[in-house]
Amino acid sequence: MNESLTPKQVARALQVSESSVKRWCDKEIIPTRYTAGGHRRIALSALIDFLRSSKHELVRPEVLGLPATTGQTMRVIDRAASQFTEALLQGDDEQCRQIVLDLYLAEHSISTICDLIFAKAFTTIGDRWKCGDAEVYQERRGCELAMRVLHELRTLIPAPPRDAPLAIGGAAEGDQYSLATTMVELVLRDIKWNAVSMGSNLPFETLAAAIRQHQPKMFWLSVSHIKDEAQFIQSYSKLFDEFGAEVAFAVGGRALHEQIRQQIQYAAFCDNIRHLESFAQTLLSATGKQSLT
Amino acid sequence: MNESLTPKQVARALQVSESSVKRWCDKEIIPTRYTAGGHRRIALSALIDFLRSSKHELVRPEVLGLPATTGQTMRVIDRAASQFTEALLQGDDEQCRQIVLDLYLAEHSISTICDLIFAKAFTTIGDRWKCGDAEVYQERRGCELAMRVLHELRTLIPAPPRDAPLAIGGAAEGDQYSLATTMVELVLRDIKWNAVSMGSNLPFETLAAAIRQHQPKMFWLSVSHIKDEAQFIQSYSKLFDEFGAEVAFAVGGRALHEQIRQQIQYAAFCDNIRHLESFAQTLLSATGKQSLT
DNA sequence: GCCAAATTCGTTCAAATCGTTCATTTTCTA
DNA sequence: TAGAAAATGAACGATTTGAACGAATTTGGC
Repeated sequence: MNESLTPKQVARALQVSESSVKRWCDKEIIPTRYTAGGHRRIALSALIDFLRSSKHELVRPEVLGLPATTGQTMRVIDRAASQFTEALLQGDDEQCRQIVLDLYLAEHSISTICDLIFAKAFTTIGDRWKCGDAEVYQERRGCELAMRVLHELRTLIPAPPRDAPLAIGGAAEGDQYSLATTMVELVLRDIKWNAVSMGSNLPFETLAAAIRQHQPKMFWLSVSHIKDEAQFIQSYSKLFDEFGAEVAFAVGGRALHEQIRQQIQYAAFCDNIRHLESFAQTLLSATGKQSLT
Repeated sequence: MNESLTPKQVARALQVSESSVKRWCDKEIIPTRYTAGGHRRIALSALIDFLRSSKHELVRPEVLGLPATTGQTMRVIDRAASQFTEALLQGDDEQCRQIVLDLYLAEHSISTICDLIFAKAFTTIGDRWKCGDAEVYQERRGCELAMRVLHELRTLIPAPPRDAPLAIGGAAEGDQYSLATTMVELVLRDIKWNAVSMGSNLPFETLAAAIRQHQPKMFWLSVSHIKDEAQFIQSYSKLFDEFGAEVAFAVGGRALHEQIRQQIQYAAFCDNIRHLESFAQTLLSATGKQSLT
């Protein structure tokens, strides 16, 4: 429950003096709100932004309700990935939180974390399962855990601005894998889209209804599993025919292999989260320029 | 519809104390009108003006639509429930979050919130969908949203003590509904179990492996949907035969109708989260005493 | 219209924060 | 390395904040 922090709390968390925090606020290094009486209030997301762009470290994150760090910032992403995978397999949520937060504070982008930590971990776990080295419940429990960490990350990024363009999306009918679409939502919000994931197992008719009712600038579809390919192609094409002209369709997912891709249309196919981020960023710049004319 | 606001509502919207708001009204920083009895009423437009003139940002504008909820009456819960349902349908995550956190801070138990707010909301949404008054995407998006709020609640309760008894559980194969098992985990942790949900769609073989590897004191199974009843009964019975003697089996879910219940064994069947909480509490006391002997 | 419950009032008071100044430490530069 | 410049942390009285309390007012149900 730490939406806004006082300079004293921040000072304790960073182990610096209160005077310094106040000075940073006054220099506008840390975006600050004020009460009517003139007391400073610092949003947690603003503090995180500041930390990511300064040399200061969050020495005592527990003051802010954040996971305790090891102190050493995690900069080597490969080692982090394997540690994260192990933590996921063991169901060690503290460790998972810590690794991800450390990486985030070490200025790794969220999209990088999604691709090289989360996605990699689940690929590895899948491989282990094929070899009989991992149980199904470990993978499922890992999904739950990953979801929690993603949600926590979500609270650390600022809310989208009022005029942010809307993006909606999800995983289609028969696809129960909601991790991917949650990651997409997170990454898009990180680059100032007003992204809303509608979850998984979404029938195409309801996707159409959602697009019709909310008129987004962008629509994403995560496809991890397809039950009936012919059916999928037909339903998807119908959706694209109706909205593809006005809404930017971004699709991705391991089930969308080349054969299928050749039979459907889209504005962008994304192999990973970073690709999607690039596409969304481009779109953002384009519509931004457009709105200036 | 919200022409005039009470100081309490404004206080929560601005994340300051009620005292401060009252003081600002008295200092004429916020234009205020008074009822015949001398209670302050703040016009929404006056509040907006105040926010614009001062550097004070409206932290939680959505609160302005909320009823003041510090009481414990059923009335409050009912109103909160319907507001929560509406917010879920509209995908308004700030409002959902706020309603639940308010209730929690007003010392309503988490199990009550689960039953009377979350479960009720999804029942209502299901009914509306049957009448054609709600889209599937609204329900799915609501699930995502509810999950986020549950995860946030989870961060507010303390971590289980080192010596807390272990409970594991989840939703069985073919059951994709992970909200229920997440609620169970949350409530059990709230009463000091070391509860770990393994998510949904868990094959019985992997449930067996999980129990074997972790040796919990309790095991829960959430059953919202059964694909093949005969198959379910057989697999479940096998699981119970193997572990039922050492591990307390708690089962629940709308798919476990009476016919099925009569064909399976368990330590407890729970109609709702509060039942499960009672059962777990009883078990906790019993094992606590046992360990003293 | 009346009653009981819930909410708000007005007040007080301790704790926290403000802005400022100044000595000390760190960093930069010649 | 010496000295200037910048950043830090501690201290101060003045102001603001938040929590508490009994009393008064409002609210919702009958």
